[in-house]
Amino acid sequence: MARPKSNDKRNNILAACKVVIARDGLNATTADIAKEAGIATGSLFTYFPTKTDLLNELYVVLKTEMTAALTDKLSGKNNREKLHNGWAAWTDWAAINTEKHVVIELLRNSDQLTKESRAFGDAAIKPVFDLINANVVKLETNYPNDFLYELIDAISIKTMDKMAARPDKAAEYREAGFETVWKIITKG
Amino acid sequence: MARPKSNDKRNNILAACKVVIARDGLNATTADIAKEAGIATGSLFTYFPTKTDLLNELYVVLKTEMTAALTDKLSGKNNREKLHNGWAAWTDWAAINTEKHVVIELLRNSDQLTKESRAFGDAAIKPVFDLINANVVKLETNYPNDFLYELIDAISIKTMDKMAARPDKAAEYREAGFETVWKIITKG
Amino acid sequence: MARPKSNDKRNNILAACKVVIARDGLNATTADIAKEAGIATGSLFTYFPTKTDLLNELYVVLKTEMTAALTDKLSGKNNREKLHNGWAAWTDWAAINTEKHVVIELLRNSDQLTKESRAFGDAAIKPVFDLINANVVKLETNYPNDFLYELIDAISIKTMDKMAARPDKAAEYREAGFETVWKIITKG
Amino acid sequence: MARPKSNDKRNNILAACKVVIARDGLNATTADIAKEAGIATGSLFTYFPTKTDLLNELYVVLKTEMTAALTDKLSGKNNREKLHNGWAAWTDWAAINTEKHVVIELLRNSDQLTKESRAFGDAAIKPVFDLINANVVKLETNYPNDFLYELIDAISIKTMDKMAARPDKAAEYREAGFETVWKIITKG
DNA sequence: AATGAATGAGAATTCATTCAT
DNA sequence: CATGAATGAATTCTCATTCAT
Repeated sequence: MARPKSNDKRNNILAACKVVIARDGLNATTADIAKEAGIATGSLFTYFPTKTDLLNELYVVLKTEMTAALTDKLSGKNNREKLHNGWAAWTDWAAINTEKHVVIELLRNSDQLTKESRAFGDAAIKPVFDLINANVVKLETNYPNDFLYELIDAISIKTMDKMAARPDKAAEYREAGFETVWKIITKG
Repeated sequence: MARPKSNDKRNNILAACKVVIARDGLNATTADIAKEAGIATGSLFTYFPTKTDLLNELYVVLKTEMTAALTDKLSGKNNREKLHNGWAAWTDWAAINTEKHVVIELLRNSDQLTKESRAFGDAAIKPVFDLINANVVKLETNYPNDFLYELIDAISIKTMDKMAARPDKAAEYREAGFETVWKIITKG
Repeated sequence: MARPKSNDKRNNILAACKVVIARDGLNATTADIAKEAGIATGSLFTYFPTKTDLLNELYVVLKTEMTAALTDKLSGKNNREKLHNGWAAWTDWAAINTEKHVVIELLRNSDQLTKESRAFGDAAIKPVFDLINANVVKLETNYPNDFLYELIDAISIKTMDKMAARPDKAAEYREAGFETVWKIITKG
Repeated sequence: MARPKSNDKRNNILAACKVVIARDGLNATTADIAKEAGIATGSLFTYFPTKTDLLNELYVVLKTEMTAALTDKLSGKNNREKLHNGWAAWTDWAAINTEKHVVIELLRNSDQLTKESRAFGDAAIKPVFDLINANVVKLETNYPNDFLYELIDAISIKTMDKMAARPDKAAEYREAGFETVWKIITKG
């Protein structure tokens, strides 16, 4: 088998897609993405049959990576510390990977995502909450759970935005965000 | 701020723009918007020199209307009640004016808004918080204020989304959202 | 109403389409057709929503014109002369309007024609045969009628091809073709 | 004539080409043809330097096969029967080998055939007519011979089309076609 | 040879904006 | 001013052919 479809190239395209979208927005051209990836315009379609497929795959990949940043860090000597460590890992990831965070949000707010991708993105966060719920923190709240998850998600995004916008005050925003979440999930 | 005298046709176009964008997303065609407004495609451009101008104006108009829905209702027999009434008025407005709420969010997440429009939108909420801060509720928190505002904004949007998605449980989400906000701004 | 959609321009496009297809075959580009018509590439689509629509319309128009060339001439002092005059008018039209004849055949043999257009083309010839059948010649044959019509059609096309290919012998081929048809439809 | 030694792979490609063109029309992809032949897209080009070459070769091959179906059968106890047997063999071949017949016609009406292929196709039928002319039937007609050949060819195609379209009436159309031809070539 | 990924010149169509009427 | 046809650059995707493996 000559010149097998390389996973590297596939990843190059995804990375290029991320870069170009972060730069040009969702109207980024497949031609520009291909150029950024260092391949011919037609080659992009060897790896992704349509632009929409590429966009959806990118969303899933980024969302997976983002979630992974959190999952490993949910440890600490007590529940608050466990959650704090997870939160810090999560938001720091976004503050460092600004492009990825930005692109995730662009995609989420677009009409390009399929139901499946969107569900995947939502599901990606779910295990984390299950983890919190079951093992780490005893949720002391009466909110509808789905709503609580979405609120925390929204707060995390705002926190990440702020951290990215003001790297000099990143830690401050990170902690303020955490306090907010902690307040919400604990009975007071 | 705003524009000079907005005549009927301008407003027709803005209203049509809102309808079509809610239906077709931000890729809505100027031709379709004009048709919805009952005018010729070319006429649109005598009122708004570019599509971007139209979009920005629409954002400002909707954001203004949205804020107005809140401002008048900040009354009640105590601080909590005052804020609750304001909150209810605000979120109910969005739950009823789904189209407008949706379009505001689409625009906010687009790359079409100028710095000025975006600043205007952010400013629109500011007086409300000043009002809260100065007259209604004594904020008992140590957060950076700008962050607090944005968090509450984010929570309000999620609340509105939920209310619009589940009209049958609108009240429940509205109250849950309020409790969240109240928790955040009060010392606990 | 400013600059009304001109019928002249529509006809220009159809004429240009005919010219370019005769020159380049069915793969003729919409861009080339537009250029030949002296309009912008986009303007073509104001008049014909898709290339296929243009092609179908062209077929119908040409087929109509071709049939008209025959219909008026079915006169003469006896049946044979009547039919002969019709035949001559028909084949002469094709010999003179070579481009049109060629394009009709290209379209007929393409996969671009809708059932409707094809049916229209078939129907166009039908009245002529009805005319022959009812008023001009008493068909003395036992063939299935539809088959007879198609055979005559096929013979006419071959005759036209020959006449166009050898203008110097056009009359000879025209008469040979006629004798063939006459032989077929008369009892011998 | 034809090509040197055609190995199995060449023939596989030709057969696949026929199948795919019958299914997808002349816009059939070289990639699809290769897949149908069970080889890699690139391999196709080691056997046929260009798509056009493949198409031309296919035409020649099919036309040869078609002619062969007729040549052997020109026997019978008199001229009419001899020709009738040939005609039957010929049209039956097409009615059975619908795909081949269809592809021959598609190619003939395309702009892909070289002068040479077209000439070959025309020549393929010539010997048959020479045979008819010299040995089987004494043609009693004054037509230009080339024209007569083409007319009979055209009639045969129509007959084949009809037979393929209505297998239940194949025999009827076959005989009607024959009578037509017989009428044309005999003095009346 | 065989493979199938890589190439890049098109091709049809869209759409914000202009401008003749 | 209103109209809507005209414009043409831009966009996604295709496909015959090449070429690295």
